[in-house]
Amino acid sequence: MREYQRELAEPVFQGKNTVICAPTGCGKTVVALAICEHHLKVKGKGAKVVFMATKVDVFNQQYKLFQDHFQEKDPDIRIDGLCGNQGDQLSMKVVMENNDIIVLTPQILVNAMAGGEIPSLSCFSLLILDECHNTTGKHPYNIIMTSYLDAKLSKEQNGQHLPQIVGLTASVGIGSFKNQSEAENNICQLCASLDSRIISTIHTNTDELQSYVHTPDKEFFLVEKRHTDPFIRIIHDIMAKIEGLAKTVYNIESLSAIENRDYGSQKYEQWIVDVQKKCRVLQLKDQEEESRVCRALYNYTEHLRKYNDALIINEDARTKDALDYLSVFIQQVKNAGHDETEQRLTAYFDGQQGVLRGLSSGGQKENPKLDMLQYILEEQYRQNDETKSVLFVRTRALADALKSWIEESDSLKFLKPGVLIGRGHKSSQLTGMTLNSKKGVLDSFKSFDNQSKILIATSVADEGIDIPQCNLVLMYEYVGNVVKMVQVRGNQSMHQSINQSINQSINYSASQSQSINQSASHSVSQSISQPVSQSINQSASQPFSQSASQSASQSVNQRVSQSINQSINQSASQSTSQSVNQPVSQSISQSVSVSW
DNA sequence: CACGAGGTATCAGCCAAGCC
DNA sequence: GGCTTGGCTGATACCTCGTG
Repeated sequence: MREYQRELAEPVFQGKNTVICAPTGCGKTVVALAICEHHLKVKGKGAKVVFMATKVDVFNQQYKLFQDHFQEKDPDIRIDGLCGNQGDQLSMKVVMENNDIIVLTPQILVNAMAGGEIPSLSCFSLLILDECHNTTGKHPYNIIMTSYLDAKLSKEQNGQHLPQIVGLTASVGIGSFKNQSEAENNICQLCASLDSRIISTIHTNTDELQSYVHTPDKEFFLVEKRHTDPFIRIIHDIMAKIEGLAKTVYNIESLSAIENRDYGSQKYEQWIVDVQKKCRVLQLKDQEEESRVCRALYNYTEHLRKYNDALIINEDARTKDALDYLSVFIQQVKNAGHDETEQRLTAYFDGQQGVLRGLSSGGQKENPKLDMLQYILEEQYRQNDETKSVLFVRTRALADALKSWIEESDSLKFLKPGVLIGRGHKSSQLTGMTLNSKKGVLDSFKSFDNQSKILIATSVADEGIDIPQCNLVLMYEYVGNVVKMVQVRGNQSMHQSINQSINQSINYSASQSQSINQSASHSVSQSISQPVSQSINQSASQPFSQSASQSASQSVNQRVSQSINQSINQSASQSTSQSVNQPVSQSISQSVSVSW
C-alpha cells in the first residue's frame, strides 16, 4: 500500500465513519481492501463486512478483485457476492451467515431488509459504499442510510452496535451546484446522509499521488459554422409548407403558447410535443371530425419533428446523415398505412430528394466541425498509430452518423469505429445495446490485436468503466459535468496509458447559446486543470481560503444541522441531532473546499 | 428591465424483476 | 437466457414568476 493510501484509510482505522475522497485511478479499491483486512483483524469473529457497488459492471470487477486479493492473503476468509442479474438467488440470510465479506449491489440489501431476511443493519460491522456520492434522493444507498439513521436515533438501538460506515468517491461534489454555497450544502448533505464527520483526502503525500495520477493535456477547438447551407433552406421551405397544410385543418397556432420556435431547435421539438398533447383533447362537436383532425395534425407534426431532427443532425454531422435519417423515416411511412395526407407529405420530400441528394453527395462542403475532427484524428494517428480513442457525443443519432462518416472517409476508415450506447428507453424507437453486447464492444476495443481504434460513445463509458488503453479522449459538442470529466481523466490515466493523454474538445461558438456552452466548458476545464486532489488539499491556496472557510464555518454548521435535521425528519424519528451536529462542520472546513 | 429560483419536459443512463 | 418493463438517477433547456 502506498503512503497516500494509508493516509486515506487512517480515520477508518480509528473506527470513525468516513467519506474517502480521492481521484479516480489512485487505487481506492486498494484502500478498501486494506480497510477490510484491518477490520477483520481487529474485530476477529465479530466482523461482517458489506461492500456495495452501484453498477453491475463495477460490482463484477470489485468482486473479482476481493476474491483474488483474499485468496492470496488469507484463504480462510469467506467471500460471496450477490447482484440482481444472477437468476437463482441464494437467500441473503444464508449468504450473510456464511461469509465474512459480502459484495453487493445496494438494491439487494434494500430488498433483503424489506423482506425481513436482514432484521437490522446491526448484523454488520462495516459498510463500504463505493461511488457514495449516489447517496441522494431515493437511491438505494439513501434508503439504506435512512434506515441506519433511523436505527441510530431510536432509543431501542442502544444495546446494539451499528456498523461503521465508509464511503468512497472520486468527488463529493455531484449535484447541480452553481456556486460555493451550493457546493458546501451538497457536501454537508452527503456527510449527513452518510452519518460521517470525516472527509478523508490526501494532505501530506500529494507528491506521491501526483506521481501515480497523471493529469492529461487539454485542448479546445473552436469551429465556425457552415457559411451557406442550401440544405437548411430547402428543409425550411418544406417545413413551412407542412405548417401551412396543417393550418388548413386546424388553427395550430392557438394550440400552444410556445413562441419563437425556430426550425432546427429544441424549442421547436417542444412545440411539437405540446401541440400533439393539446390536439388529443380538442373537444370538437363532431366525434368523427375530431378524430380526423387529430390524426391529420399528428401526421403533420410527426413529419415536422423528423425534419427538425434532420436539421439538428445536419448541424453536427454531414448533410448526408441528415438526409439518410429522413429517407428512412419516409420509407417507413410509405411501408405503413400511407393515407392521403401522408402521400402528400412524402411527395414534398420526394420532390426535393434529387436536389438534396445532389447537395449531400458532391458540391457542398462538409461540416467544418467534421473537418476539424478529421484533422485532429489524422494528426494523432500520424504521430502514433497505436492510439486508442474514445469519442464522446451527446446523442445516439450523432453516434451513428459519425460512425458512418468515419467508415466512409478514406483517410479515417482504418479506425474501424465501434459504437457504445446504452439500453434505450421505452419511449424511443431506437433499441439500445444489452449488457452483453456492450461488454462485447468494450472487450474488443480493449484487446490490442483488434483493429478497432476508436470508440464512439454516449455517456455510458464515462463513469466507472475502465478503459486503460485509451489515450485520446475527444468531446464532440459534449460538455460533461465536473465529476464526469474527472472520471474520464482517471480512466484514461489508469494503468499508465502508453502515451500522454490528450483531452480534446470540439466546440464552436456561433450563436449566443453556443458561446455560453463554450464558456461552460471553459469553466469545466479550469476546474479540472487543478486536479481535484489539489483543490481539496491545498485549500489555503484556493479562492476559498482558510480564513474564508473559518468564517464560513458558522454557516456551514447551520447547514449541516439543517441537512441533518432534514434527514432526521425524513426518517421520521425524534431528533437527537446534537450528537451528530458539531463535528461535521469542523472536519469539512478543515478538509474540503471546492474551487470553482 | 434584468436576474435568479423553481418547475417541467426531455434527454441520457442504471438496476431489478417479470415474461416468453 | 434474452428481452421488455417499471422505477429510479442526473444534466440540460426552457418557461414562469417574484424580486431588486
